[in-house]
Amino acid sequence: MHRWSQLFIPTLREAPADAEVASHKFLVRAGYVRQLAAGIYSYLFLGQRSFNKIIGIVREEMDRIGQEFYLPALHPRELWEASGRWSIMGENLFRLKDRKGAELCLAMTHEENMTEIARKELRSYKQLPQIWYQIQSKFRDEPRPKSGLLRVRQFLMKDSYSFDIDAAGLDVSYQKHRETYRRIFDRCGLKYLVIDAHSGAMGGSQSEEFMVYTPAGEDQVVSCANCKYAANLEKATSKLEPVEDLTAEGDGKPLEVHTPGQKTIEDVARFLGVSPKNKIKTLALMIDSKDPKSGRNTSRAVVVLMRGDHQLNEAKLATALAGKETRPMQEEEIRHLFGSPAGFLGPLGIKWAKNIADSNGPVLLVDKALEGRTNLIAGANKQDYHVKNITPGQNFQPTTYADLRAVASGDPCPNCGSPLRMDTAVEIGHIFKLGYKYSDSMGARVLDKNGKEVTPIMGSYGIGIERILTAAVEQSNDANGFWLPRQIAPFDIVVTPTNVADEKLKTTAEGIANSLESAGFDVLLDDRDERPGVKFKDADLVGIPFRVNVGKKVTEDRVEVVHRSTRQSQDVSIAAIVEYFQEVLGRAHE
RNA sequence: CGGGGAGUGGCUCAGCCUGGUAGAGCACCUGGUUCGGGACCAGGGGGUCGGAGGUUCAAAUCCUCUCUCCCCGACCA
Repeated sequence: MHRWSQLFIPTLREAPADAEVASHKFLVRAGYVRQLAAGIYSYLFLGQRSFNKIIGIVREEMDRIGQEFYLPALHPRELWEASGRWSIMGENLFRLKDRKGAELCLAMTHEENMTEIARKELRSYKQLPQIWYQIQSKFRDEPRPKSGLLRVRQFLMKDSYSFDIDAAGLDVSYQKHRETYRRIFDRCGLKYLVIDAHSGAMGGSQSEEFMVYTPAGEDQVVSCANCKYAANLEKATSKLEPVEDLTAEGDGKPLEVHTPGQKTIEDVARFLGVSPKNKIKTLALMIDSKDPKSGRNTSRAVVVLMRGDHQLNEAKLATALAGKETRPMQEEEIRHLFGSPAGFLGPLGIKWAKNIADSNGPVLLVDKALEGRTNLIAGANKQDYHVKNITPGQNFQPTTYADLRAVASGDPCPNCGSPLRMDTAVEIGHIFKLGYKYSDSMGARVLDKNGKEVTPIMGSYGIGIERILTAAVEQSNDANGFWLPRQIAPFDIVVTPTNVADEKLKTTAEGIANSLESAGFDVLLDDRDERPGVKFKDADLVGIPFRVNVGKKVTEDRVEVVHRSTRQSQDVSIAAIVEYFQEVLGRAHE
């Protein structure tokens, strides 16, 4: 039996000064974790016990669809060169050298490692499909670790990888994961939602994230209360209300108008008596890159056109630019390209690249909301002048149209038109169809039925173990501490004799703890020689869902059961205590 | 990396402006009284004031450099 007096559960009366979010404060105060350095944490007894329960659930569910591996965290450079990620990952990848000077890295995910195994070992379609998973530490040199365990540099991830002969097979593997993830998060007692996501730096097509609403989160989730639509802001769209175009003025050709000192969209719209919806917003950006051969830095201009009242979403922009990062143009660069100061920029008179791959000329990305619009107003590339009668595709040729617009809260849902809402959330899992990115670049091939060599198609799926605990704490806490769902709590029940100096209370509490334990519950006996107030406060703090107070009422053969989540208590006869918990814990999660 | 803040016993913080004995509460140890919501009394232990250099008779305090941590922005489980 676990006796509190013998355990190391260093609870703190006050939260560390540098803890900001609830889960961070409470996990430290409750003695679950201690910080070692920025984004690096030690897990103590209670924390590890909770993680073990979470891992147990993950493993049990994953074993139903896949096979558990355990791969190294230390990888040779060559492995990452093979996929091209040695250079792509930049500073996020921890790198080191061994005694011989050979370069290594600490793995941030295991696509390369898994694909390497597949490449060497898989020969035939008969061996497919395969789903391989592991639960293991990942290392990422985050530019900014934060929020306790929410964003760290070393963390546990359940990562799995599927190999299929074709896209239909990948669909099956993907759906299996989707269902497994639902079971895992359900069993962990989390309230979560599944949303359409942006694939990020991993590449690939379809992708969904499992999110838990919390103000501590870092993601913006757009959702519709009416229908089931939910998406990451980076991916979300909304229905566009029809906009009335202006009628052509004069002969219908581009017409310069004098707009002295009118620089912002609002100023110009007001000055000309039109809506910002009829204006083109011109954003001037640059992509900086290093030429791998010469080592020289080169820059390429990217100009983005948005409807005047719309905002650019940078993740969508990055997708349109195949992941390349942009920065705002500097004053001289703007003058160089447009021949005009900022405030009067527009698309006319510049020879734009014909397509993204075309390196002749700057790129002109035009948001889809401008496609098909007519007689818009843009800057004239001339101080104090704007131009009317501009129609995209007619007066200028975009390099390409793309969805670049950020959805705003209140925009109409793309499915049903109801107002969309936006919430912050934390990502606890992510599943995506990788496609051929790794299998192709690393040369994994199998023979199909016809004896023809084909490239297996992959999927990749992750769960952040720590984030399950963190999300649970964020979801369920009050001024005194937090409570976990029984399935992931370090203990099911804490038995608290109010005074261990009283023999009767002490032995009764031990008896109760013993019988609960024999009945299969995970029990912690608070046998410390502390005043009741101290024990109650600690019990409320550490996340255990139920408490049995063994106090004065033992003379009436009764004890008090306290439900941490509701703070409600009720008297239960000592003889019936096991039955009571069998009944309560047999039901749904508390 | 840009911007903001903070480093003083285990924890939370005061002291710094205006240099001169390192302090409080909590925690810890001993003894006693107490015992249903973080008790009380008495005694006690514990600090290179993040580090280095400088100014000064004298530096936690002033100056320079540096390290670390937290928060706000671009990435992700």
